[in-house]
Amino acid sequence: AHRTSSQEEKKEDGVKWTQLEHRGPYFVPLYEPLPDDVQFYYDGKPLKLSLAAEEVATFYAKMLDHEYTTKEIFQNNFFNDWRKEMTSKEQKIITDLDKCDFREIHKYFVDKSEARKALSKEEKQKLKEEADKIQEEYGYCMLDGHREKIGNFKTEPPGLFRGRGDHPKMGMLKKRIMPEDVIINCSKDSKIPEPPEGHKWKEVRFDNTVTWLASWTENIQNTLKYIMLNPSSKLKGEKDWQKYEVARRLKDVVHKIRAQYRADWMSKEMKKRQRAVALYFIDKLALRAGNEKEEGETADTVGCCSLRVEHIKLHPKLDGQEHVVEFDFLGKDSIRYYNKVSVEKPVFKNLQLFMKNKDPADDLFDRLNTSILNRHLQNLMDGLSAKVFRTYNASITLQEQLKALTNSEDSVAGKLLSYNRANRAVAILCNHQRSTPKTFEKSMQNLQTKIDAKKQQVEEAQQELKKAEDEFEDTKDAKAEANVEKKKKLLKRLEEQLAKLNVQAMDKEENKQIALGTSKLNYLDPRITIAWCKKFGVPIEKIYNKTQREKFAWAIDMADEDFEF
DNA sequence: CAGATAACTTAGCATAAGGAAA
DNA sequence: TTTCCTTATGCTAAGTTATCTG
Repeated sequence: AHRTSSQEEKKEDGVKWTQLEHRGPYFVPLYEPLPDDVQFYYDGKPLKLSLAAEEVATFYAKMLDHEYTTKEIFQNNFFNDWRKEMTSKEQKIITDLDKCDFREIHKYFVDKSEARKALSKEEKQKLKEEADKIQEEYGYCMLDGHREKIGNFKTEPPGLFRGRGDHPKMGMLKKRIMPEDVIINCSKDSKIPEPPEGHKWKEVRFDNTVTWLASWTENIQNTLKYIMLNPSSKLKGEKDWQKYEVARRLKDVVHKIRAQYRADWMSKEMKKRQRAVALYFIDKLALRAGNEKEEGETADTVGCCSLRVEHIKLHPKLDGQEHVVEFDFLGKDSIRYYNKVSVEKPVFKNLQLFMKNKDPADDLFDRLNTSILNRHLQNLMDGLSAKVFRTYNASITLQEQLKALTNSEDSVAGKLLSYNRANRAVAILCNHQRSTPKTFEKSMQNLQTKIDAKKQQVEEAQQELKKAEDEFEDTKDAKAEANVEKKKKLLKRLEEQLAKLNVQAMDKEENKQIALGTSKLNYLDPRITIAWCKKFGVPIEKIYNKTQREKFAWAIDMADEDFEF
């Protein structure tokens, strides 16, 4: 039972808190100059750099063994920004990146990180305590009478920007955040955080209609960054709950909406047809909305509304299927979406129409954008937007798959495999991929070795059982009979262990390039999982680790085994 | 209504931590 | 105890959406 203090009674619309107190961001340590014996070389000769130029040089030096330092865009962006940090004398000398030798600096940092790993237990313990102290001091805030964990309480350190995929800004200098860049948000009557000695905040404001504690503008894309609460906080938890409640409301009207967009496929208005086909993709394939992006500012990625003609191919017939659309484009984080889908005939016909007389680089839905689409969705249901379809389809798929795959007779290990498979179906739907882990082959091999060894043991146990049975046949004495029972038990245990290992191997293989975490954390209503755990006697800890249990505390409190999404 | 912006969620990867094996 | 491997956590980029502005 929760006590409700006066501070957290229902707030006015848009008001997120009544009291907020915190220490402000923790600023990452200032740059420490290199020791004198670690040198930078230009054109083969040692060159002592100014402090600012040296700091930026170390950013590059640290990345030397990454592939992206070999890319021309990265090098050019870096060199441009680096030169801005140089003294005019340095600018005159250092004109060619190819003549720069950072290897000694690189080695210095490699050695340093080795040395850190090799620290004694006591020294590591001491470092841990220092980190814990910072966490304790800066990592929490008071919000409406509750002590809440902050998500990211440290400023981001300076360095070289690494975008994902083919990013035009890769290698640019990401500048150090100073207190003078930071806006503090807290309550008026709280203890206002002190800026570091000798510094001032950019601004202190008291805005209770937003949830962030501090913000600054980042210099690469000129966008805002925020310090916000951890997912375990009440504020975030309630928002998460709301999100799933909106998705559940979609469940009630989705049939109507589907009927509507099917009808709109035949509309006289091109705009409506495009909207209806896009919505079909969003619903059926769980595509993202797809905002327009400024060219040259980001990697070239698309979502549904921003698809271009070049991203799809139409096949009237393919592999025995009709009306096949072949999708091939880069989505969020430059993750490739590749899929061949048989679509309903009117969709196919419409796509042919949308593509007529267009160049490959033209927009497929030239009369549509996310704001038109979302305005339409908002009219269909309060709170509905494109992303709700992803949440809805992900959660409903989990529920259906769990129903279809779980066998109550199975062992816990078997049930977990079913759960992972249901989770995997969702991850595939949402196209949540990962690169094959570097250690994948090796760890698969290790597992195979274990399986082989277990098989051997099973065989031996079978032979021993046979022997024991033969002996009992001969002697018919009680001792021999007991021995048979013993061997049977042993064999059974070993067979179970073998089965478990096989299940593990299967799960691992199927999961090679699929990331389950994102859907688990962001798309699957946790109450579905909790209900399933309760129904089939699977401990919740087998599915959710500590952090996840904290994030989903609201659901663990709430859901019983009868919960239906 | 287009375009910009603020606020917030979602995303994969790198690294740290922790637990098992040697 | 040390080493090895897996899992958890931290990090911050990259999306979505509502709202504001002219």
